[in-house]
Amino acid sequence: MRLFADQGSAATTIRAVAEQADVAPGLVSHHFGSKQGLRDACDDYVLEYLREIIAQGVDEKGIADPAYVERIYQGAVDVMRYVARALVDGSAGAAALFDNLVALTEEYLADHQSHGAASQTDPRTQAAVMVAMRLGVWVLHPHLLRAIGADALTPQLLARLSAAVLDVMSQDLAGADIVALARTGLARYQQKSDEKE
Amino acid sequence: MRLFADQGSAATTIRAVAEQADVAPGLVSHHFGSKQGLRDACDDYVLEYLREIIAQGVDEKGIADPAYVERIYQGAVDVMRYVARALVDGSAGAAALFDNLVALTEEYLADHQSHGAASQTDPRTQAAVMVAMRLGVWVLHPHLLRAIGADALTPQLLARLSAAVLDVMSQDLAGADIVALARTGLARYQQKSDEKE
DNA sequence: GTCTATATAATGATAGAC
DNA sequence: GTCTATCATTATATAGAC
Repeated sequence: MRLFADQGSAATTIRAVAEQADVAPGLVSHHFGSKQGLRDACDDYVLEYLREIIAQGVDEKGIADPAYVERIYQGAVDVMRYVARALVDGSAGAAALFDNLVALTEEYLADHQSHGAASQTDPRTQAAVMVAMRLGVWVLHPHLLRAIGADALTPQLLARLSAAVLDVMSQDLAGADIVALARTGLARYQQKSDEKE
Repeated sequence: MRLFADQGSAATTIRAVAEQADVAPGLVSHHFGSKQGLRDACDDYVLEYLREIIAQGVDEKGIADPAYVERIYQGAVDVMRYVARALVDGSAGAAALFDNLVALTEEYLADHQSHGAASQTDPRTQAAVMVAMRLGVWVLHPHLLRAIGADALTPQLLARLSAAVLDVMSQDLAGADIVALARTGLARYQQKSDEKE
């Protein structure tokens, strides 16, 4: 999982995996059948792990419990890094997880659309963008760490990043002039685009 | 660029590139010296292209101009898909671009920190997370498209996604109970974490 | 289960003709 | 510049011994 997460599927050789595990390369192929079989095994492990985590999270009790948070932040790092890379490399399991998160988010938004300004974007798109933005932090975490001068994804740092993500998603930039300008440009473009049809 | 963006660097063969370009495989190696040389050439092209776009954007005039928006949304798709994948695969140019965007964002936040609730996160981290979240949408765009049932990144769809991103970044979720719960859990964990030291 | 050894295929890069 | 042909390397996967 760590090798797949770091280098991607194509760049990770069975030899490297065998070396990490201190076994002969042939054994890896024999045990998992093929390289794809190894990927599938990783996918299965990760998806089952996250299924539990998410199930514990959506009942909305565990999320405010520091023990739950600590367990996630200490145990889920390798898992999330694998998922992030699997999403990029393309895996059926990771794609299913993405869709699942979008569905959960859309459901949540539908139940709680009272707060904030009403968006003009349809709920599904909004949910999908939110999921992509949150997972994007995981996918790009090497750059994130470099940019802030950190060298490892410690639980403490992870907590700080999570807080920053919440900040971005709840910070009211509506009054920021550059956001207003961007909105204006978008609206004009879309209007112009509609007129052409 | 399209092959690198779709399959990543490791999975893209010189033979495939040659086939796309309707030339012999040997010519590609000969012309670019090596596969890495080809990547570098793509990086150079893309970075120069984006340097212009960004320069036009930061003077904050073009961003509200529909012509500028249209030019970006029609011409920058291939470029952004390449950059997104290069960030994941690891390229010096893409990393430099990321850092550059973080610096620009941090600068902007410093000049406009009046609006919204004051964040407890330091400006650099906040800027880095914002950049990662925005670029994350590009990196994960295949999943985004699938989740909303679209099959191509048309300029119109791109505009809709951009609007959704702005929505997420300016929507006030502070009152949402799950965000409040998450904040509580984070704060408790961080407090507990500090006590241990 | 685990190893060594090997078959087979594909890749990056090069050489030489045109 | 461009091609064909090929080399050397490296990968996955398999076979057979222990």
